[in-house]
Formats: sequence, C-alpha cells, structure tokens
Amino acid sequence: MRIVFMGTPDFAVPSLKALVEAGHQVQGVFTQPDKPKNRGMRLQPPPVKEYALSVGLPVYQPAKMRNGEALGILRELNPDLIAVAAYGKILPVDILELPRLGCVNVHSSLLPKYRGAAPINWAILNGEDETGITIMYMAEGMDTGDILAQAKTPIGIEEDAPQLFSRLAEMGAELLVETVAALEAGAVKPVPQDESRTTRAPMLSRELSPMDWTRTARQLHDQVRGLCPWPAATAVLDGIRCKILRTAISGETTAKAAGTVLQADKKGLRAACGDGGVLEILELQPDGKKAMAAPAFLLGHPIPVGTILTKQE
RNA sequence: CGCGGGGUGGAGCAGUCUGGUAGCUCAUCGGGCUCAUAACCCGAAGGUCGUCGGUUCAAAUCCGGCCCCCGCAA
Repeated sequence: MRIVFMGTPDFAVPSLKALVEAGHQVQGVFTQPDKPKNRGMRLQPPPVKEYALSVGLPVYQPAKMRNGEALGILRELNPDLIAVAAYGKILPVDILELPRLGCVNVHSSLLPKYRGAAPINWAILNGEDETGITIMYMAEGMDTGDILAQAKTPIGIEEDAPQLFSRLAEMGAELLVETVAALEAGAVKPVPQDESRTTRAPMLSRELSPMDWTRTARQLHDQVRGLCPWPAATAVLDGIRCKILRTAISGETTAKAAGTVLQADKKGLRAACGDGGVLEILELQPDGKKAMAAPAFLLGHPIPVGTILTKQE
C-alpha cells in the first residue's frame, strides 16, 4: 500500500519502521522541522527524521500544514493512506480527506480516555492499572476520531513512563500494521468514541513536579514514575532541588507527620507520607549533577532523621 | 555567542573568595570485639585536584584557552 507517514519523536519510530518492514511503499515521511534544542541551542533533527534518512525515505518538514504547501506535496504523492504517530501538528480537513483510505493515528491510550499530548504519563499519574493503544481515524477534534482497533496492557507498579513509552511504542507499531492490513482488506468497522467517558491528558509542565508529602505514598510513587524523566517529580533535600527519579512504596506504616524523614543513611532514604505510608527514595538527581543513588547523595548531604520535607515553594 | 551549576583517591562532598603539609562521610584491604553481623573499635592502602599555558619563591586556590558533564530555557 502507498503510505505517507507523519511522526516526530522516539515513540513514532517503531511505527514507521514496522510499516517499512511490512513491505508497504512508504512514499514520504513528514516530521517536525529541526529545532534548536538543548544547551547552545543546537539544531536537532527529530528521531523520525534520523530513521527515515537512514533507510533512504524522502523527508518533508513543513513549518505549517495549512498554507497549501503540504497539501501540494501530498496531492503529488497521492497516498492510499496517511499514518500518523505523535506528529505534533494538527492536520487540516483538506489533508484528512485526501487519502483514499483516510488518515489513521496511533494513540497511546484506551480512547476515549486520555485524549491529548501526554496520555502515557497521565495514565501513570492517575494510578491506572491498565492502559493501551488505540488506532483511530483522524477527525478535526483532538483525538476524537472513530476507533479502528485497540490493545490493552497492564501498567506495572514499578514501571515508569519511559519503560511504558517504549512498550507502547512497540505495541502501537504492531497494531498499526495489523490495522492497515485490515483496512486494506476492508475488514474494519469504525466505532465512534463514547463522548461521555472522555478524559484529557494535557501536556506536562514543571508545575506538576514538586512533591507534596501530604499525598499518599502511592500517589507520590505514581507522580515519580509518571513524570520521569521530564519534568520529573522534585523534592528539596538539604536545600537542594532534586529530581526524584525512582522510588518504592515500603509497605510499612508510620504515625509520623507527612514528610518526616524516617531514615537517611547508607542503607536508604525513607520519608513518611500523608496516608501514614512510607516512600523510599532510591534514585535522585540534584540540580546540576548526574543521577545518583539516594545513599550516595546522603554521603555529601547528610539529612538528620526527623527532618520534615516540605513541598517546594 | 540563550541563562546558570559542576569536573578534588572507587562513590558523594568540603577546601577556591582571604595562594603555602589533600580534609569529611562511605566503600575497599588488614587487625580487633562478638555466638554472629551489613553493627562497633583500631590501623592501612589509594588522588598528575578535567586539560594546556600564564603569574608567583610557592597554585586545587589567581589569570587565559580548550575538553567533558548537568539543570533551566526552547
């Protein structure tokens, strides 16, 4: 089948790769323009571009989808289908209506839950025990199109966002290829989303980072896993802002006030949470430093037992 | 030239402003205590202080170039 692929970050690469390896004629790849990123504002190509170039696919990086340029390219390519995975741009109707078989999107949640930019993170943040992949037609609204296929997967209690990301990226790729084959065979019946069960998964921001120790151990653990590695949950230890990268719920209970440091030595760093649960901080990253195990941090920044951790201002 | 933090024995830090014996906690090794121990006590080994050059009687420390790491921002 003749397919145009649109995608940008790591999440989208397996989907593109799967289409190529399934033998489809990928005519072109649309991805976001290279953007100045990181220290020094160096221009960085999106991961999808790097992969596309490595296998010799034509890459298009229009700054805007609505000025007719993209439409012109697409008319010329005349694909049967446009497959989209985390492209990061809204497609105008004239593009949505162009391909014979339509535009399908790989979305990393069980729609209609978690419409939006950060479905994987929000599923973890909200303590879901299950999430998945949805392949759907694209419509004008944000993630509102009819559902073509879904696959579920449990979220492990120790699984963080990057781990779930890579699992879902693979699942998405697999389901996309299956769905494309089914579409080709005319064996798919689109199911409209149940609008009454919609939830949203907006972009993450640093405002979500500060850890509020009056929350439950489970909520804090979810916050740490869901915001990893960016913006990351943060706490102030010995006056230093630290990303908290990995935690464990210790399982014990305490009567100490929320935020009380119960242990801070070479064996571990544990603090009381709002529900009487106890959260153990395993790995953290101080401002300006590399990630390190919590006991290593304590060697240079001793914290007296009984210190009360408070939410960052 | 976007803003800022940092590179000191294996790990995490202090020392740099106010140049002049390399410090702390932990790990490691040896010994001791103990029924025993990841606990405790005693002792030891281990560092060209990122790199190149400059100033100086003397540089981890002051000056300049370069390399690398990290956060913010985008």
